[in-house]
Amino acid sequence: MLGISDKDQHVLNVGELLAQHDIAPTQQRRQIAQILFAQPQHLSADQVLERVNQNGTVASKATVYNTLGLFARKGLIREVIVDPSKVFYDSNTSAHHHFYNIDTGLLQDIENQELNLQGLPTLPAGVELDSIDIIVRVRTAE
Amino acid sequence: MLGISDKDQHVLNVGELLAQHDIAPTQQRRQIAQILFAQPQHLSADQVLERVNQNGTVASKATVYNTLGLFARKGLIREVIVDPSKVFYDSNTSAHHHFYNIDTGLLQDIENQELNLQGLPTLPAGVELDSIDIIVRVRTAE
DNA sequence: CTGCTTGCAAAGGCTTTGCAGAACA
DNA sequence: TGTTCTGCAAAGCCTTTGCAAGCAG
Repeated sequence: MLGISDKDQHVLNVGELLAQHDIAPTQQRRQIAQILFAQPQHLSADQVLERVNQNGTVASKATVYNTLGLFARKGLIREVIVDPSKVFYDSNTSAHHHFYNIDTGLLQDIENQELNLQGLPTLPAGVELDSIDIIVRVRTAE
Repeated sequence: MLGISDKDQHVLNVGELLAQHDIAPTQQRRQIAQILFAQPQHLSADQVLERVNQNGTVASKATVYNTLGLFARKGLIREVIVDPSKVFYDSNTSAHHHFYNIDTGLLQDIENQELNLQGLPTLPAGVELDSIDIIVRVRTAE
């Protein structure tokens, strides 16, 4: 396997991705998607804002927030809520769960085969399933 | 089993509970504990504030926040984070998980026997387990 | 006395909103 | 030309903090 640099991975077809999800492909949305999908990762809104404007101003704070919310609603990315003061956006939407280090704030994927639920619980009446989040909170060992 | 009313349940020995957890039993803390442990429930800081001052002022906002944080650190109650803009405090600290209705904001317990994890995932190096939260998000059926 | 607790009000951090200008079809 | 999108700044919401006064032992 020859090395594929981060830079090369950036050259993915983001326009098609947006089109598939019924999202008008504006400059800002393309750039934000570029960042999110360069690799599977967990970024906060602030981190996205920072990265998208790293080389010149591309999008404002409002646009980043709006875009992330839009992407999440359309199913391109997943919101991960582990800390009341910050939402992470996960560009990996396949079934998997998370480790959250409460000391460092680091969020990591748990390989799905490592963690299996024994059957779905019976849902309360009148509701339907949206999603299941499993957060394994860890702290740095003394 | 003769009925025990909610009111009777309020007459629990909160002083002892605080002492067991190394918490100085002030008026405010006793009142807040009284509310939390009247029954297993999920309350936000704001709801606690409201209830504690229902019949005359007992505690300020700052004290309620400080006290809930203290109780959580000391293990009397558990923080449940399901919504980035609000933390719930759960007076049931036994192993169990939650349904969260994203439309109504209602948080409900899942009986533990209904949901079992198949083995712990291998923890990343250098960390130790803190807790595991499972949130089953549901929405009101159409 | 001495240290812990309380409470007010102000500050703080993250996110949303209103609205005018810009972009695109 | 009309609709959608962007962005600034202001507002909003929940939570934390600074600091003086209060309370307990």
